Amino acid sequence: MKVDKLLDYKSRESSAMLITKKNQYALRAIFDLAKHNGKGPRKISEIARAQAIPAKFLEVILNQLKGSGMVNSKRGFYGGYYLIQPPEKITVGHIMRFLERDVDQTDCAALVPETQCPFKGQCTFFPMWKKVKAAIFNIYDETTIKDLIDNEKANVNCK
Amino acid sequence: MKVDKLLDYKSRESSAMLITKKNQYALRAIFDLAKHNGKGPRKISEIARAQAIPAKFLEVILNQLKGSGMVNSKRGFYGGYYLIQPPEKITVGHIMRFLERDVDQTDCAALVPETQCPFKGQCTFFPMWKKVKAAIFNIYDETTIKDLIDNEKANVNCK
DNA sequence: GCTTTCTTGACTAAGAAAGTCGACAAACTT
DNA sequence: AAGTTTGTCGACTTTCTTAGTCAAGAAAGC
Repeated sequence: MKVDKLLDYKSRESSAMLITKKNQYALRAIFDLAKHNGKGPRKISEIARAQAIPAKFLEVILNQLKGSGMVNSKRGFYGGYYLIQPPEKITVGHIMRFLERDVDQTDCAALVPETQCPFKGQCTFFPMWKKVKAAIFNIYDETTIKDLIDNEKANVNCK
Repeated sequence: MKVDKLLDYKSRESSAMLITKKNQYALRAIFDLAKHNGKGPRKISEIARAQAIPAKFLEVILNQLKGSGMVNSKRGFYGGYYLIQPPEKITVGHIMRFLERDVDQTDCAALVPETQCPFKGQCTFFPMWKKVKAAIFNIYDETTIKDLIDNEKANVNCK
């Protein structure tokens, strides 16, 4: 690693991201589909442009989202993606849970499986991590995609 | 990247860590110092053993924590680290804020500075990220190191 | 002066996240 | 039927962060 890279690292310091870019893209993609709900399939390229997502990366993400039962797709000229659930029935929690479905619920904050933790069953911090996770999903679960659209329309969306 | 590595990556899926290992180590280190508070300096090697932290990595972390005003150190035979604030005055929030001090408060969930966001000032999700962060720090701020020690003693610490 | 401990900066390694490529398959158009 | 447009899928590459290590040096105490 170069020296300037190191300095960069040091100046940033470690800090936990709430959500990965990939998951953010997934959220935005579904949000975008919801905004165009009922108008027929929406092309990957359109979503990519509207939501500032690299198109090829979005392909991967949308394809994966098909497994969630929230979206479907159609090929060909008038093809694209579309929602198969109403926006008021889809919560951020549904999406996040689907994207994190392989993470064991007993994993701690650092994603260490309980069985591999050096403090098996006696981790002092575990109860706090549990509370934090619950607080996060409390918000995710009460936020529907429709809410997000409504907020955007009301322009109360930032700050 | 090898194929089996890829499969491993795919099977995990992306999921946001609540906290990095480094920050967890920092938390554990201060927790450990608090448990031995008033008994003179505690050596890095002791903390490392007790808290299952790589000693050399812990050096880096503790050294950094000196900047927080919570700990101090002494060299030589009877040297080591010690708290300079009472455990009931130190909250998890203090520690986390110090460790993330360089992260701009206007950064969003993906740590994108607002000025670099493609949806400057109009990000639909920003209010939600703010709520989530607030919820997290609500818990961090109400948890003191003394609380954690008390919980451990009461053995109500896990599950 | 010798030992023990922290100090400091540089270095390396491993892994995950982000993004890309290219051949292919379905759907529609004409 | 031929050609175009779109999604499909697996493999690949790049970039970055996190995690961890090394070694020479400086204070403290014996």
